[in-house]
Amino acid sequence: MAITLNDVAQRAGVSRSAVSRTFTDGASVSKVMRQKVEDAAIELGYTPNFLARSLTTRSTKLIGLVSDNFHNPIFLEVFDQFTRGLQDRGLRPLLVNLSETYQASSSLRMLQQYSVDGVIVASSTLPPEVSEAFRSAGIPVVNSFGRFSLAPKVDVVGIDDEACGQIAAETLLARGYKRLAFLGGPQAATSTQSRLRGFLSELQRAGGPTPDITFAEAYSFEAGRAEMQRLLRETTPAEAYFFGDDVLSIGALSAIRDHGLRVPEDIGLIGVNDMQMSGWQNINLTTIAQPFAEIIQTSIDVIVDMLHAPKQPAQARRLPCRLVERGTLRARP
Amino acid sequence: MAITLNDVAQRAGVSRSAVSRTFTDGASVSKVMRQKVEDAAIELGYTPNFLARSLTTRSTKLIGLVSDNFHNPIFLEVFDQFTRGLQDRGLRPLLVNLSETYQASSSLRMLQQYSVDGVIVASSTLPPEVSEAFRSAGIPVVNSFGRFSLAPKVDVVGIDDEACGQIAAETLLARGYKRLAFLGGPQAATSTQSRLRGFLSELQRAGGPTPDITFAEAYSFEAGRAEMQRLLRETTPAEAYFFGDDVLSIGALSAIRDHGLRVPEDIGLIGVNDMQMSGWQNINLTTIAQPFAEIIQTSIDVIVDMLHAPKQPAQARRLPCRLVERGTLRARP
DNA sequence: TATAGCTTTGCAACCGGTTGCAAAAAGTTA
DNA sequence: TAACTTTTTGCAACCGGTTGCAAAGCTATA
Repeated sequence: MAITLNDVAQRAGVSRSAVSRTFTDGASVSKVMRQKVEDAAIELGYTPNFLARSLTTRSTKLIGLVSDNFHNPIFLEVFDQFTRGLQDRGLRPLLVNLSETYQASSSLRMLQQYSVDGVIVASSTLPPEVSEAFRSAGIPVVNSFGRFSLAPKVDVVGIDDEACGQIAAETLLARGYKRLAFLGGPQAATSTQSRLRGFLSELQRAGGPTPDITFAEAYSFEAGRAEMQRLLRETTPAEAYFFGDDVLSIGALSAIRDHGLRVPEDIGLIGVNDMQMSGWQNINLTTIAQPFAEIIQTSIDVIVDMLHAPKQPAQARRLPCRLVERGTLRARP
Repeated sequence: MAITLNDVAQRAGVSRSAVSRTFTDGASVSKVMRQKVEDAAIELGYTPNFLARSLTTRSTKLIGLVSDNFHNPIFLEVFDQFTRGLQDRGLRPLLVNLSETYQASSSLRMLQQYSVDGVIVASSTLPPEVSEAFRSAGIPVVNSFGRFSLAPKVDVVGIDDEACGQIAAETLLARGYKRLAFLGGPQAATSTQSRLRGFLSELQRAGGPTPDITFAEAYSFEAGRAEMQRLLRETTPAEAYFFGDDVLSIGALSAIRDHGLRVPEDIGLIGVNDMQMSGWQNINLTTIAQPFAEIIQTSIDVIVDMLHAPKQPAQARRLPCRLVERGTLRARP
């Protein structure tokens, strides 16, 4: 039913190779030949079949985009930028949604069956083993938003989570806050752990206070809200909170306001991410921005490089975060 | 480098066909043969190449998931459910992000080159021509969240936008509101138009007031906020507003609060969608819920049916919306 | 034991492309 | 115009699978 190379060759009265060559960059075809073939192709509405082609070229231009984070609104922006970035380079994202019912191991087999050229694991919560499995299978892989490590087994592009924690500590200390607290994401999440570590070490270095530490059940509005409600009910709240993430902050913010307290007058908040919503005027969250665009762009660059020159030693890249000052911390004294 | 069927055949000392058959459902293989092949396959770590297979079976299990809506947070939930639903049925979503730089026509060519089995166009804003182009090209297509039409050229699964407008009108009238207004999404969006039409016709039918009508520049927080700010500045606000969508409502809500007015005491709001955020306790938006899960499930069912029995006449399915009562409208008198 | 009927297997062609190689064509140079 | 290069072209094999067909193997029946 679909038009094939054979049809075009016949119509143009030339060999199959000739047709193939006119659609292959850098192949040798004369002007007249090219013209004949292109005329026939247009006439018949031919476009080459990428999958058949991939059989011999061993390149599908398919990139597995693997994530388990379909609930944090920030990831819509992430998917937006990944898909555009890949499209711009002629690559196609094959989207994989990991969950309890769809495990990483099945996704590996599946992506092998589709001969993807590479895989991007975009998640700050998946363990490094997920990415490593792809590498072991010989598939170029980059772990976006992954945790930094000095001797990584796979390429990682992410932020310096510890530095985030440091920035938060510095910022809160500079604002003169005395009683501090950390409210993290799931305790098991490596991103939360590293941010906490940086936060603690900077507080210690600067001779600051020892903060209270609690964890929400998930990186979600509800979890942030629930945990803050519990804190307001059961404890004397701290003067200022550093959150593992913006959605947590926003959930906590709503709990604080419902409780009749004012931000930043009664409680100060600082998050991490700078998702779009954080800039909405009714939220106006002071936060530490992740350089999403750069992380994504770099991840794509890394994977593209691997397609051409595979098996460089793995490297972990840390991109700098920066403070975005809005309205949920009081001014410097 | 990768293990092929040939390798397995050789290792097991059988023909290539035998190997192929053990991995093809319903093919004729004896117990001993299957055992031999499976042993060899496991030993070598063989998994069949889907793309090579697709060449003869003419089925790639690839489904193009085309959207242009990577900014409305509701679509993260939509992508989540689509990807899971497709995965559950052994189908693979090839994600396409339409934008000014990546046009629908390129996506058609691209998806043809990848021999997708079908396409889901998930968007309430794309014109029907986008979906129709796929159908003309002979690719099974379903338009999710598309506009209802009595004689559709392609299958559509969506809500009854006019009924949404009616529900909004009924609800506002039942609450005793007198001065009403509609604040829609982009004027060109068909969803906005239909919702407005239903709103107006029900108001007229019930002898209600004639509402003010304005449009935001986009379905976004900022656009909703900006338009509401303009209204508050330049006009006497209505008693209650029906919005084209929840993000608009939330943007408007923040403008209203900033302006020192209370919701629902001074102004009532009702949206459409029931995105997760609408349920957040600091927003608590009364809205008309779209049955997302059903729309997505139905869309997948429709496309799967088309894979088996193509070219049924196109059909437009309208799934019912329902009112979700929260805190942005005053109680019934 | 011969025969019929069913199941299993391998051969070879095919899916829609690419590509190394050698022959043919075109272009250069003397 | 002949001899030599360089470019263009087609042939045929190949990528990794599937499948129609006929031969081979097996079981059941007479």
